[in-house]
Amino acid sequence: MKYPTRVSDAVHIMVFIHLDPTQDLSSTAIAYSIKTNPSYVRQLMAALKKEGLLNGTRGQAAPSLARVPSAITLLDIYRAVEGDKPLLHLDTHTNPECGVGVNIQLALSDYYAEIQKSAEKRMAEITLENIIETYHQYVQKVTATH
Amino acid sequence: MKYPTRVSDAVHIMVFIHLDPTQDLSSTAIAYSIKTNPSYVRQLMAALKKEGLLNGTRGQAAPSLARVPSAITLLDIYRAVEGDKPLLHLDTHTNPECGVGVNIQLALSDYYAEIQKSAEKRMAEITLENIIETYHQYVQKVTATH
DNA sequence: AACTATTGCAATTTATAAAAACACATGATA
DNA sequence: TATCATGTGTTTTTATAAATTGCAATAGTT
Repeated sequence: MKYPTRVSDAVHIMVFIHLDPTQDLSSTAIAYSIKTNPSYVRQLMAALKKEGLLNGTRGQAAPSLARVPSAITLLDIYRAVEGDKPLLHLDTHTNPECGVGVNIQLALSDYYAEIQKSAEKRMAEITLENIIETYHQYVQKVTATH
Repeated sequence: MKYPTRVSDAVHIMVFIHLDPTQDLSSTAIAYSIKTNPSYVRQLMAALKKEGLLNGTRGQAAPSLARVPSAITLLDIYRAVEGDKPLLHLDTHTNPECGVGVNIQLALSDYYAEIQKSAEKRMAEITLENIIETYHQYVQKVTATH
């Protein structure tokens, strides 16, 4: 399995759209920036639209954020593109004849849920605005050295 | 299933070894409980030994925890088998010609680091002892209904 | 010493989820 | 009408994890 980068790519899309609404915002143009294909971009955008994070209409390349960046968290985006897929995975294929194994995984699930909650709590505190701010800082750093 | 389950399986191994040191603790026996193969079990055990979490000698099937369960955290095990692999992955394949994309991922990395830290902090609070306790609770629940 | 069972590694193969690629009906715009 | 875009499937490719195989090295046993 490849490492999943949907959240990263979804953030990429959101920031890209917000940065300069005057430029070409077609899925093809966005795909060029991510270096992926337009279809994948549209799939992610569809997920973001479904969760009410993004606006867009068929036929015209003019997507826009459905809320201000300060009202969109990383958790919103995570949920939109990953659903309830967890960060850590239980081994659900242990030997059912071995009750020991089943109960170990059952016990583990309690703790994985806590870790997930901890990560999601932090995600909920990070907004698109924060990321855009940090983005601008990095851009400045680069231009400063030129 | 091809989601990574190394952490889950490593915990499984550690708990299994601790539960009953008198039983057969060969990699084959442990593999049977996880329903996997002995080689995979030995690979995980090698990682755990390398990090000083597990004892064992070549030739004899008698592994043992290197520390008491209360002194082994989920983070220790995560580090042993996953190294510094993060829970969330940046898209490192964005178009380098598009400075926008590079900087977005750079900005994101700061926040991913925070999320990782938050998750790891929680992992560091969970010990093998906790998991074993919870395991026993689940075992009791099952036997109570019989 | 010979035999058996096991670990420790390395190499290879297989399975599977993610991303890439493709196809096309539908809607917008000029 | 012609062109370009989206929305939404489906199919194909690719990357990683796990499974499998093989065997030298080590320990215990007879």
